[in-house]
Amino acid sequence: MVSAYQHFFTDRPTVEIARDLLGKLVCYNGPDGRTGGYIVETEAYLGENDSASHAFNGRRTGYSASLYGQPGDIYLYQIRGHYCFDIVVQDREDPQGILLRGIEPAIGIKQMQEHRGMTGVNVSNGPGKLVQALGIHSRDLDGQPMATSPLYVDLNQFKIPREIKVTARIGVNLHGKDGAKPRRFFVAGNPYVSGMRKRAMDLEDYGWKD
DNA sequence: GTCATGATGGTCT
DNA sequence: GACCATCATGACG
Repeated sequence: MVSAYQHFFTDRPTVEIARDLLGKLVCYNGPDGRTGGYIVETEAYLGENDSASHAFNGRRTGYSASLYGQPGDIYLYQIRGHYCFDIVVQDREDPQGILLRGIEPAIGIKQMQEHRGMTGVNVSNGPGKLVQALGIHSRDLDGQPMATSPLYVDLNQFKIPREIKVTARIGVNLHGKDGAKPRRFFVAGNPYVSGMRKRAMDLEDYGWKD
C-alpha cells in the first residue's frame, strides 16, 4: 500500500515532483535540536536510463540499494567526504531520485550555523552543506521512509516560488548521454541556491510570492 | 566578488 | 587505482 504522503512522490514524472518540492519545508528532529528550512534547489535523477544516475543501466550495489526502495524513502549517500540527501521517487524497483541542493534556513537557524561553523548563505547553499547544517553526519537514516523518520519533508508547510528556473545539473559528467539535460530546478533569486551570483539575488523577498 | 585549485573518503573495477 | 550527484581556500580584480 502507498500512503497519501508517499503518493506525492510517485505517479507523475520525476521532474514534476522535483519542481513541486521547491518551497516545501525540510525538517530534522536531531539529537542536538530541531532544524529545518525551505527547499530552494533540486535535481532530478531519472534512474536506469539516466547516464548521470547512480542506477544507470540498472547498476545496483549495496551502496545505492536504497534508490530501489519505496517512494518517499531516504537515500543518504557520501561523496568526497560529504553527505547528500536524496529523496527516492517512483515505485519500488524504479530507482529514480531527487537531490536536494539548497535550503533556506527556517528552524533552529543558530543551531545550523553552529553545525557549519559559518553564517549567511554558506550555511546551506549546497547539497553537502545543507545536510551538515541540519546536523547529519552519518548514513544512519539511509533507506528509512520519511513518514516515520526524524528527517522528512513537511508537505503542508511551504512557500510559493515566484519563478522557477531550469538548468543542467551540477557536478555531473557533461559528456555523458544525459549530462547536459535540463534537470536542475531552483527558486529564481533565492540567495541559498548554490552558486547564486550576488547581483542575481532577490534580497527583497528571496524569490517567494508574498 | 569571482575564479581555479587541491583535499577529501568511500566505493567499485 | 580511478572515479565521483562537493567544499573551502587563496589568488586575483
